[in-house]
Amino acid sequence: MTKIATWNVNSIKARLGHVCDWLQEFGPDIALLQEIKTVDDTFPRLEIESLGYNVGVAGQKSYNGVAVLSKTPFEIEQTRLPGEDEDEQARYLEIVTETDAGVIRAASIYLPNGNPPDTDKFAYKLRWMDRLIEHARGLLALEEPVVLGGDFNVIPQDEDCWDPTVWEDDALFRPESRNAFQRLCHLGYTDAFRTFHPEPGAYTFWDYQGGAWQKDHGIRIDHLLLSPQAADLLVGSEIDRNPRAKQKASDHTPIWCELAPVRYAEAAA
DNA sequence: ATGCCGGGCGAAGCCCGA
Repeated sequence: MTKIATWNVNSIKARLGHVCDWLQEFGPDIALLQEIKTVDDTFPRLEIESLGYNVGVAGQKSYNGVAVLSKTPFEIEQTRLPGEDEDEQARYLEIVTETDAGVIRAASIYLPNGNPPDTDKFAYKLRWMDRLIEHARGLLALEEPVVLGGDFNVIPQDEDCWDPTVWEDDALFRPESRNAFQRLCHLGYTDAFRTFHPEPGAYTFWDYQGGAWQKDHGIRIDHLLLSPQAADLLVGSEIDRNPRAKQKASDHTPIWCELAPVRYAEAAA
C-alpha cells in the first residue's frame, strides 16, 4: 500500500515539529507540502531526511514554495508549472518515483489564491489554472498513475464549505475558478476524497480568525486528483484533522489517499 | 468580517494569506 498525502504547512520552519511528528505517526510514503515559505538552502532537509525521507524542494523567499518528501527515491521532472516563462512563483514540483503500488508521478501544487477577484491576482489565478489544465492534459497522454495533489484554493461545490453565501464573491468560490477546476477534473482526473465521501461538511482549511476551527467553519480546498491509472489503484482517502487541533497549527490539515498494488486494488473493487 | 489570526522579514509595522 502506498499512502500519498498533501498538506499546506504555512511555513516549514514554524511547523517543523508538527511535520516531523506527523511523518513519524502517519508515515506517508509520499508527502506533498505547500507554503514552505523558504528557499531550498534553508529548507530543514537533514531533519526530514533523518526520518527516512528523500526531499525535493522548489522554494522561494518568504512566500509560496512547495516540496515533495518520499520514502522511495525520485527523479524531479518539473520545478515550475510550464506555460509562462516570466512566472517566478514557486508553486509546482513534479516527481516520479517507484513505490509498492508501482511507478507514480506526483506533483505538489500551490494554486494561487486570487483574491481580491477584481485584480490581476485573479487573472493570474485563472491563467495559472489554464496552464495547469494544459500540463495535466499532457500528463494523461503518458497513461501513467499521476497524482496532482495540493492546495488548489478552489471550493469545488456548495457542500465543500460551511456557508456558501459567505464565500459567494471570493476567488476560491467564483464560478470562473470552479469552472476551471471542473474542466481539469473532466479531462479525466478523479477527486480521490469525493469518491469515498459524497456527504457535505468535510473540510481541509479553517481560518485562524473568529474561532473557525472551534465552530467547524471550514472549507475543502486541498485536493488529490488522480489520473485513470492512479484511480484504478485507489482504495481509500481521508482528511486527518489531528494536526489542525494542535497548538501553533497550520490553518490547513493533511488529506491523503491510499493506492494499492494492482492485484489488491482489483480485489477491493 | 478584505485582517478579529499568524507567518516572514527584521526589529516596527507592513505584506500576505483564504
